[in-house]
Amino acid sequence: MRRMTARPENTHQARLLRLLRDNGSNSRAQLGDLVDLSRSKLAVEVDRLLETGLVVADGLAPSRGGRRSHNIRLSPTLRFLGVDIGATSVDVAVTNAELEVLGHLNHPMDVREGPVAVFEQVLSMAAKLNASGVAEGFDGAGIGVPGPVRFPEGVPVAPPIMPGWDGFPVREALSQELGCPVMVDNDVNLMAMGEQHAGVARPVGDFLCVKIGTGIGCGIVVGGEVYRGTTGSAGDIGHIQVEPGGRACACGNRGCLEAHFSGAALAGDAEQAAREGRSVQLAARLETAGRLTAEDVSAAAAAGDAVALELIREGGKRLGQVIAGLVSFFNPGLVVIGGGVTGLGHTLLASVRTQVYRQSLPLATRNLPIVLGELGPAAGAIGATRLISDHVFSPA
Amino acid sequence: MRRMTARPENTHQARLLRLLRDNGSNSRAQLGDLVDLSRSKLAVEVDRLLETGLVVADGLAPSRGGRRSHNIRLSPTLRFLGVDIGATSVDVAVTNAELEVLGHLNHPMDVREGPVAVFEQVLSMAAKLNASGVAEGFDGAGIGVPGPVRFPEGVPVAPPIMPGWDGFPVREALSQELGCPVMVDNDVNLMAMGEQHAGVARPVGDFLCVKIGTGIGCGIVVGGEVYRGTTGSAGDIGHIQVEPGGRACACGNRGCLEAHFSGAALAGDAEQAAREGRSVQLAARLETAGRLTAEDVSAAAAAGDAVALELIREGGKRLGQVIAGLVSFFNPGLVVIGGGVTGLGHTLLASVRTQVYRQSLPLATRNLPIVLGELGPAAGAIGATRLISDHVFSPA
DNA sequence: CAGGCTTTGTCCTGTGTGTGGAGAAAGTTG
DNA sequence: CAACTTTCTCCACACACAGGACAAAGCCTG
Repeated sequence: MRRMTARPENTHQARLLRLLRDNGSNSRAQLGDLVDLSRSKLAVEVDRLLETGLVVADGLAPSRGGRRSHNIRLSPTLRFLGVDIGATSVDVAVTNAELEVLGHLNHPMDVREGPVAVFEQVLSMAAKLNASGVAEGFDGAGIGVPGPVRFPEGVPVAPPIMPGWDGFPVREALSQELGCPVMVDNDVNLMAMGEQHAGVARPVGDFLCVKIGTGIGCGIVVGGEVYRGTTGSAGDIGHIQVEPGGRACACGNRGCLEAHFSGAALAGDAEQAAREGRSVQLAARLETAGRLTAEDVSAAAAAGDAVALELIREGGKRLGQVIAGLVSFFNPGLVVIGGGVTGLGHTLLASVRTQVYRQSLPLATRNLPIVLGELGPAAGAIGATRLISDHVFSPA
Repeated sequence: MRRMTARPENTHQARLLRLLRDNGSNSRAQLGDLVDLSRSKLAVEVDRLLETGLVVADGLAPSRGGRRSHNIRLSPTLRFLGVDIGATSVDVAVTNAELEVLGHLNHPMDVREGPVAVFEQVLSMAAKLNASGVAEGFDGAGIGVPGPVRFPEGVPVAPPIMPGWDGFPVREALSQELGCPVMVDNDVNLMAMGEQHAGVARPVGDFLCVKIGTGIGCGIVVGGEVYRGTTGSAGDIGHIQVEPGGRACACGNRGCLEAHFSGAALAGDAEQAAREGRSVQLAARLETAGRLTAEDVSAAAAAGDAVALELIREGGKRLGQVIAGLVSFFNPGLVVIGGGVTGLGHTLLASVRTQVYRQSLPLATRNLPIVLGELGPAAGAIGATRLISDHVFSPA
């Protein structure tokens, strides 16, 4: 289902489209207040946007003491697709042009099955959303993958947990299939963009977004823009050393953060505690499920299990050690913690905070909020639509 | 000595001025190739710059196969002052508009004597340079201080090693005294700008510049721009933990990088080794000088002293641990190591490299040069002139 | 509800920016 | 010296944008 979505002709139009995306329906007069253009110029650009069909009239605004202004909004038929490929599941969301989620699907899937199988799954989920009536084709799609990406080309590069994807032309392939523009990024960066657009990070220019899932990654936002590094691997903090000579890590080193704390490490620690009989609760869960996950630990902690709580606290301390270093180095205005293990919630958060506030520079922690992400599992997919909308709403 | 230096009227002129600064004398035709403006427009802007006196005619360029072009260069009378206030000494340099150093002075001085005393020293050094004939007043001055700075206002904020400077209006005061525009920044950031302008970092957009002096700091450059963080303390890596439960640090924590490796820590370790009779060389130096410095260790190492070498190697390993983490996180295109202890040179460098290449992500270290700074002790002062020239060569 | 005031939207003109061509000036090459 | 190239200046034209005039639409007051 190919669409010919118009693109803005100049930066003014791009600016207007983004304002409408972020603020929803808006009167022409209000837009004038926001963009610092003469009324004549503004009228011309708005008229051109109306011609392209990207925006539509939307009734009259309430009077501000005189003649009522015409409302303008982004075309209600625009649709963006957001895809978040995790290590063990795929999230797909459809939004309108204001990035409001109209439909959302989640499907468990191992990314190691490779790009072809995953793409098939993604396309069938997109088709399902289309069939359910929330969309008829897409004006753009963003997709996140759990590994480094050569951003301009939209190609994964040397991804450790998804070796089959190395060099696969994700952007081009998906663009072919969907018949719309596609942008690809690291899943952690997309989570950061999600929280920036619709979550806790809205007003902050420089922040870090730590995602704890199977592995651990960190989105870096500088001056409102995602920073990706020289080879696209920026934010890969899972293998920073927290304990010289510590646990052996899959990467070959010792004492990596991920070896001591991550979804996988936590589950492993819990299983060991269960087998050693240190926790009745965890043992019971292990009995029924055969293996434990981070969610089990989270649930046990919520039920008051002391060992589970201690595991989370200990993990938070490790994570806090690393974040403390990053805070000293980067001096962010906010640290967001999210990802699948957000269920660990406030126990983890408290532990991280303690460690960071104790260990980082006072000047860097003064007024530094450390908070949980607001968007939950949809953050990545929302961020993906934000990414592609930034692209579609920029001059061709 | 007040000067009324003209400022460019628009971004084109600013662009031209910076090109002339970075490339030296240039023909009008060549400029046309560089800026992507029509010849007519370019001629207009160049003529205006000639009128202001910021640039002057500079003879004829060699023919490129036809009529010879007129050369243009920045006014040879422009002078920038670069000041680098270290913990224990002050560097002052005078440059022309192309940031070539025309005069350079260094004076030992403890920054803790406070802003008034230091300013007096700086002004007398500037006067001396004036008197020596290299300058008659300045068109701008940049100044670096060893602590965090609220950059827009040019005011040190909560600087640990120079408490008397907290809130002192450095920018305003110096601007008053010198009668020219002044910009203030952290000394480490200036070193990064220096290496970027005239040193090893010239072609790199994203890099880190680690400065080892009394303390340890790190300049962060993102997309060619210095990143200063939310409160101006970005890059303050001296108190990142390298050894949980390690040495007590002046900051109150344990195991900080600075406690294990820095100019001061190195000197302390050396003194201890000397007193314990582990090194004849160091003991001899201690005997004559009464105390040891990082330079002593450096000299002893150069003379083949095994203990001194081991101290440097051990320090490089600690430093390498931290840099490895930062490389994984930031994925820079280059790491520069500089500062007073560059005398430790290749021994230190080798040790850092080993640690980083072993511990960081392969993707981040692939093609990652780790090199010594090229500019030596003048890097900060040169960076300071670069800072102020960026300011003076931007639209008023 | 009439009249005055405010806000909004449109039209039009003036200004400044910037492009590109014509052609003169200055050099090179054979 | 002729033919060709490059540089520089001048000029006409296109375009972007601001801001004023004016009409349309609405509010408020007496």
